Amino acid sequence: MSLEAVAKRAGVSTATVSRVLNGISVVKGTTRTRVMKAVAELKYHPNLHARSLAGGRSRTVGVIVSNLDNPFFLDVYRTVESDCHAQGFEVVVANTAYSSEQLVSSVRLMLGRRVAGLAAILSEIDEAIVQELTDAKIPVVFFDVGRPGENITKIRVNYRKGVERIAEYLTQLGHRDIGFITHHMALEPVNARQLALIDSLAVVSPGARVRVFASSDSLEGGRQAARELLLSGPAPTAIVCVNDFMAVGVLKELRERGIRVPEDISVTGFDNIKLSEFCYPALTTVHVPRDVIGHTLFSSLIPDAMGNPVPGREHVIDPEFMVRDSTAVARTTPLRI
Amino acid sequence: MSLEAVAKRAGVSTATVSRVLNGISVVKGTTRTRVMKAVAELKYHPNLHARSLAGGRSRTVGVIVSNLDNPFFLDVYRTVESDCHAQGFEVVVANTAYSSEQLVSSVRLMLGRRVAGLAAILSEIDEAIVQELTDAKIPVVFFDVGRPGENITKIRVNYRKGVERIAEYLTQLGHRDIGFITHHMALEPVNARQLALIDSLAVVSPGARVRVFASSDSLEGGRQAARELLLSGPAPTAIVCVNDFMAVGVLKELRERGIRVPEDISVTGFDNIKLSEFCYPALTTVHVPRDVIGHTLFSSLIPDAMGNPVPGREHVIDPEFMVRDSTAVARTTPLRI
DNA sequence: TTGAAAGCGATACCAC
DNA sequence: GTGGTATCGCTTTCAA
Repeated sequence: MSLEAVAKRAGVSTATVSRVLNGISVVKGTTRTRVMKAVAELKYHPNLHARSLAGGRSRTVGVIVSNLDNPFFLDVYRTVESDCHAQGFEVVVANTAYSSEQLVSSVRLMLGRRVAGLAAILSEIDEAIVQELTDAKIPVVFFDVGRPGENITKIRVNYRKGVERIAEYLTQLGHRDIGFITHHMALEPVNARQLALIDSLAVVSPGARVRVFASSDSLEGGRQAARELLLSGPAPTAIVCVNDFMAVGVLKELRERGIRVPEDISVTGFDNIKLSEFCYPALTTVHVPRDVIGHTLFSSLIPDAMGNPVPGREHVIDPEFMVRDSTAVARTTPLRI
Repeated sequence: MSLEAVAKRAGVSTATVSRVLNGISVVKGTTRTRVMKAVAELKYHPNLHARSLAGGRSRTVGVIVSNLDNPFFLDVYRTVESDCHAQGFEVVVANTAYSSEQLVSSVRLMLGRRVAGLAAILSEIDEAIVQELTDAKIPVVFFDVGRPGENITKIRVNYRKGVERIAEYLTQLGHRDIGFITHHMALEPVNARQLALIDSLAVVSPGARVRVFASSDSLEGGRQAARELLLSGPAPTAIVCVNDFMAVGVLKELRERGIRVPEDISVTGFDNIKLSEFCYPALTTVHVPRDVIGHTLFSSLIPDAMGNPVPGREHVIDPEFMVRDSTAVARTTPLRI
């Protein structure tokens, strides 16, 4: 069960067993074989706690995510996870469900685990936490929140650019009455999209009207927000959603009420999750490359031998506009609901 | 940073600090307060590795999942996770992507972590692994695979029952030419649904024809399998999918080819994931309660003070048939594609 | 009610 | 090349 047991069985010292197990190559071939044999026979698994306690480090990467239910976050997480495994790191995840308290306790847990690095894929953030992370002096990478620092890399998406393209496109199609469906308006990266929409519309389509409706970040939330929007007065000609996940909920609500997309109302998403292609109608959206984000997260945490991105930097990811079937020329006659 | 630092600052011994931190209530009030103060001032986080090394146990639950991308598994996982957190356990997940090698290495990792319990939410399984887990003598719970044992609980879904209901229903609607879309046919719980379909059809609809197509467990896989099915000859009047996730891919492919669901072809799913309600058309499916599964998993691992389910048992979860909009009376005229 | 000290199971430095 | 052993940070008797 323990190193010592293996050592005894192989007739060597624990130090030697440790060397073999860690691939330190000063061990003689025959000794190595003998040790390996003992390991196999005893079905020995190293105690990872002892290992990281003794070693000081921990081949474990921590990942904290706001909402694993949203396929966008899940995709990013999965990329980080697979990079970690590929490099022999374990991953421990925590889901904050957009709650600051959860975030605090997750961070403490990660720190307690002495993770080798910490990726925070979040929308919410607490200033005190940023400080605590800075003090921890382990590599940290933020996605969408925080700011770069000594040991902190920041990765963010150029939301403004993506939203501008949506605004331009809808304006071209004649939309001047727009509904914006979102969640957690107080969160910075979420709010960024809303501001960007309002700003760009003010430029390309002065006088355009935007009404905002918020609910939870879920299929159900999208549906709920759409319901409120529809109940609140004359329907807009287009609905811009803060992400694809909620947009799919919006589509459902419209369909249920016999409102045709895009003939009656155009709908746009954001993220380009796989589902946006499989829903009906396929969503016009903005592609945000989760794989690039995931790889960047990982490599800012664990720089490989090559000259990889160094902490303390900021990376900006550029999104890409994608037209599919959920947008069309604005109706000119009012929609009777 | 360490217990000792806190102890020194509070003017007590490490033993006392440890007692305070673990809520062992023999500590005098004033001492406790003094320690707490020191902890706060130093922003002390216990080193969890040292803690579980010393304590022998580990407030960590391991979860191994086949495919986190499939919302079904994700839902189960999330329930387990939230139960764990509620009881002060951490969770470490591993995704096997249906690969046996991944499974083996994940199990070893979990064992190395000395997890308090291990939940295996899998479709694949290796006999040697079952043995290793039995030997590990920690509480283990299998979902869908393995068999109960000394320290092993098994939870399974009564797939047969759910599939029978689908078969009966489709037969009532006049379907006698059926396509079955699945993934990883070799895996037991997956195969169970296929066999159940063939068996029940043989009973309720002798002479009915079933053609099977397999691809990956993903939206894309469902679409791909549907494409092959359609290309393989005259279209069936109904397509039964092994799960909702793939069914949504199937719907996409049919839509793309101008085939109407359910007028031209009926489609059924399995699981009743949230998405099955939000796709178009909403799927007729079989509800499998992920929350019940998740809670059962957790409570078989960590029995609470009450007389909870004891390891060594088997729990069977009953699914429930749900009719929505993707099924209708079978076409009587052949479909021209 | 508190302190001293013996582990827990590995790593890594220092001898041989 | 290999072995001895201090050490990591905490829990947990055993005494006081």
